Amino acid sequence: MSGLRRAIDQRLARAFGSLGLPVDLARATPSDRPDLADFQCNGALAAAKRVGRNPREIAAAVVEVLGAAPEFASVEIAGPGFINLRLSDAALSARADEIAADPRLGAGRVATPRRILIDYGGPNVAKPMHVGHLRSSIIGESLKRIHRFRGDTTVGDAHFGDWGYQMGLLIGAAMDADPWIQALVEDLNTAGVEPSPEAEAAAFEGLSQRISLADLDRMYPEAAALGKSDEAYRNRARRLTAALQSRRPGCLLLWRHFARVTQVALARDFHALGVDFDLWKGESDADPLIPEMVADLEARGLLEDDQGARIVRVGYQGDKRDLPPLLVVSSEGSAMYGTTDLATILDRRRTFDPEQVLYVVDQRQADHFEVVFRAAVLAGYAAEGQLEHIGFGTMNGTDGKPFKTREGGVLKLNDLIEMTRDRARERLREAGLGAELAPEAFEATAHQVAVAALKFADLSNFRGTSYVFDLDRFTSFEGKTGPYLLYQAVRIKSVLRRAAEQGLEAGPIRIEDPAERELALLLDAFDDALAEAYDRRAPNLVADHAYRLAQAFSRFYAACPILPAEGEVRASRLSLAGMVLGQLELCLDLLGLSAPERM
RNA sequence: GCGCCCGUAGCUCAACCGGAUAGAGCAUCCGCCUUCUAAGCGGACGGUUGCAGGUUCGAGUCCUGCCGGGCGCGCCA
Repeated sequence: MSGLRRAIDQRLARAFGSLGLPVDLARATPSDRPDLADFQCNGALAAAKRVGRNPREIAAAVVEVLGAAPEFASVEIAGPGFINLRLSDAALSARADEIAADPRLGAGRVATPRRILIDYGGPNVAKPMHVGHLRSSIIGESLKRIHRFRGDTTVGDAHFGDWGYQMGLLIGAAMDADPWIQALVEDLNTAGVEPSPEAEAAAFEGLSQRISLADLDRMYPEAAALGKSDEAYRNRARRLTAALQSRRPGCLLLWRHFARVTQVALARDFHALGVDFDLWKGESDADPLIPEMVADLEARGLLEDDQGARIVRVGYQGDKRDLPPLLVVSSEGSAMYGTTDLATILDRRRTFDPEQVLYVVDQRQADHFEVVFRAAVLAGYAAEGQLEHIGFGTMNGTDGKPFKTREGGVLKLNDLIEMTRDRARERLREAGLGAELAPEAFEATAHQVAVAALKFADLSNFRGTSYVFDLDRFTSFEGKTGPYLLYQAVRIKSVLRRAAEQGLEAGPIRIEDPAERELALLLDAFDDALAEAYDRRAPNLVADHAYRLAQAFSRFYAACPILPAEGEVRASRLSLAGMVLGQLELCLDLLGLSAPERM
C-alpha cells in the first residue's frame, strides 16, 4: 500500500476504533473528486448500515477525532457521509522526499515471495509467429517482470510446440524435398541405434545446408494443406509422428534439427520484442513422463475406459455444466493435448517445483485448462488454486472475428513489426531527427518506438477483453501511446542532462503549484498500481500508471519551468523530474519497453 | 441444446470491495512554440453505460428476464 494511504488508514483505524466502529471499514481511497479532496473514506456509509446509525452522524464523529491530525489540511463531510481528506503540503512533500530517497521509488514487495512459473508465448516449430502470438508473449513477459519486481522468483517458459502431428508433416515434407535427407532418415531408422557423435555432427552439418528456417516456413503450409486434402499423405505424416514419438533415430535427428533452427530464430524475434524466456521446454520434454504417469493414474483408480479411449472424469457434485473428461489415451493409443499438459505439470514439479503456475493462454481454452487442473488436483499433482489460467481475449478485426489480413490470411508478427518500424522511421525523419543520430542509433530508436507503439497498444487494454486490432491505432505515435511515454521520458532525460552539465542538484520537495501536488500524489500511488496489477495479473494497470504519470509530468512541464527556476524551487523540481523518470522507466521495463536517450 | 465472456461518447478503450459530476485517446472545432524536445499543453463538442425489472441510502458494477455479438463443448494442439 502506498505510504500516504497507510498513514491515513492508521489515523482512520484509530478514529474508528475509539468510536467503537468496525475498523475494517477504516480505509481511504484516492478521491473521485480531486477538486474536493486528495483521499476519501466511505467507511461511515458502510458502518451506518452495519451498526444502524445515521451515516452523517458517524462521519461527523470521525471528522471530529481526525481534525486534529497534523497531516491533514482539511477534513470534511460531504454528501450522504463521505469523509473528504486533503493533505497538507508538508505531509505531501515529506512523502515525496521519502520516495526520492528510496531506491525502489516507493514500490513495495510481496509479504511472502513465491516461486512462480509462467507459461506463455507458445511458439511452434516451423510455424511463423502471427499477431495472435503477440498477446500471450507480451502479457506473459510483463506478468513475469511484475512478479519478479515484487519479489517472487520467476521462471518464464516458452512451452515450445515441438511434438505434435505437425512434426510428422514436416519430416515427410523434408524427405520429399531432398533425397539426401530421405536416405539419412531411412538409414538411421533402419539401423535403429543412435549415430556416433561424429556421424551426428556430420548429419547436422548437412541438414544445416539443406533446411533453413525459411525452408520450414515454406514447407509447413504446403504440407499442412496436403495433409488436409490427401488421405495417404496424412496417414504417412501420422506414421512419421508415431515414429518420432517412439524415438526412431532418423526421425529424432531430423526433428532436433527443426527444433534447433526454429528456436534460434524465434528467440531472436522474441528478443526484438523485449520478450526473453528462461526456459525453452517443449512438449517433447514432458513426453517421456507419460508412460509412468498413465500407470500412476491407473494405480490411483482414476482411469476409465470409454469408447476405446482412456479418460479421467473431472466432474464435481454440483457442477453447473458437464465438463468433458480429460482424454489421456486416445482410442489409437496416443497421448493427447491434455495428457502432455498433465505430464508437464509433473515435469515442472520435479524440476522447478513452482508454488504457482500461470498459464498465459487464450481465453478460449478456459475449459481445457479447467479439465487439466481438476485432473491434476484429483491425481495429487497439484494443490487447489496452484495452477491458474490467465486468459486473454482475442485480437479481432473490424468484423469482430479474430484478425485476418485483407487477403484473408493471418498477419505475420514480423510483418507487423516491420510496418510499424517503417512508420517510426518516417516520423523520426519528419521531426528532423535523422541528421544528428548515427545510422545504427537511428535504426535502434525507430525500433524502440515501433515496439513501444505495438506493445503499449495491446497492454493498455485489460487482458481479459477482446479488442479490435486497428493498424492505424497500433502505428500511431500520439496521444495515449507507447511513443508518448518514451517522449516524456526523453524530455526528462534531456532536462536532467542539462542540469548535470550546469552542475545543478536536486533538493527537498516543495509543493507550490497544483501540478506539483498532482505529481506528488501520483508518485505515491505507484505502489498501489503495482500491487493491484500483481493481484489481478493485469499489466494494463501498470500502463495506466505510466500514462497518468507522463501526462501529469507534461502538465507540470508546461506550468512549472525547471531549469529557468532558481534555488530551492529548481532543486525541488529537478527532484520531482528525477522521480517521474525513475518510475516511468520502471513501468516501461515492467511492460517490456525501454526509452532511448534521445528522440 | 448446455456453458463461459462481452455490450460504456461517432471510433478504440478505462473505471480500485457497489459511492459524489462515468474517465482517456482518436476524430471535429478554438487557442498556445522569443523558457528546459509542440510525438507537447489548455479549452470546446460529445453519454438514458443494449432493453426491462429487482436488491440497496446509493448500481456501469450485484440478482432475474429479454435482445444483440463472440467463444467453447473427447480422440487437432
